[in-house]
Amino acid sequence: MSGKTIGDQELALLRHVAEAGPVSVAGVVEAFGAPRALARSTVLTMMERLRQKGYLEREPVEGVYRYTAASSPGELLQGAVRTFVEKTLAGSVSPFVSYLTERSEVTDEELAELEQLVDRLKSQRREP
Amino acid sequence: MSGKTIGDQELALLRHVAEAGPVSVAGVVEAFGAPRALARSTVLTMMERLRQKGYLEREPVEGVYRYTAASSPGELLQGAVRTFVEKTLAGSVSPFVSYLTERSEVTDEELAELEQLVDRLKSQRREP
DNA sequence: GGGGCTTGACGACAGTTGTAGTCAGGAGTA
DNA sequence: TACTCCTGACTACAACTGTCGTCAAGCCCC
Repeated sequence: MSGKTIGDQELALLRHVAEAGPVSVAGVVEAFGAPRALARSTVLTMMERLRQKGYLEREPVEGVYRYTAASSPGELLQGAVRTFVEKTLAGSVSPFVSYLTERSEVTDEELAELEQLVDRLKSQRREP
Repeated sequence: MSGKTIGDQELALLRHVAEAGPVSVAGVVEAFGAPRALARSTVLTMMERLRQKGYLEREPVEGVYRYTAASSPGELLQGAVRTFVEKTLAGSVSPFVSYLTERSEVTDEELAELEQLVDRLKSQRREP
């Protein structure tokens, strides 16, 4: 579904919409634009671009458009990670692991996830 | 040392130089540009931009410049990962873990690294 | 000495992103 | 009716990236 590239700010906005559910431009301006000191037109432009790229969908509700993300927040982030790993890290995950090793602050949840991940991978290894 | 942004292709080139050690432009054109069908001037421009951003250094050797990366390949990638995690993932590592979970192909080395990482984190937890 | 390469420096151009101003139309409201 | 406010479409512009073409200076070989 959408091979188009996406910028950082755009992704942030997209994520906001994905999490905030169906919203109007005014809502996004207030919740996303205002804290970042973005002009209304800036938000509007970004949303329009995201829509043209297929990441956002909209539907008129009582004269005003209501926007929704085409994919779920999880899919979005995972897509971003995939692109990053493939394009920037050339498919290798090691740099990421090194990063984690350096960065000593990992939340308990994250550690649990990691542990679970390792377990799963190890068992997959044994019984293919 | 260098807060300047860097593009994907630029990073790829930088990585090449970091790994290939001191090289001349001609060498980079041959080893990096040719496989990608990049014109000599393209490579030259990118290297010059990288140099201006402080990622590359050069030194004249017998009339021709010899380029070296300012940081090691490892540092480079780690920096890229850090930027990505902070800017795109807003500091959360979970999406990365989810990605790894989905992607079933992880090399033995990577799995070992991960396992080691988990062990280390867990022991850090116990004895702060 | 002239022709032919190599090397670096410049200038250029299109596409993407981030940011914003402005304008026209519809909905209210005084 | 005239004024005001909200909404959405357009246009604009500067940075940054990715790609090149071209030009001047040097070097080598015939």
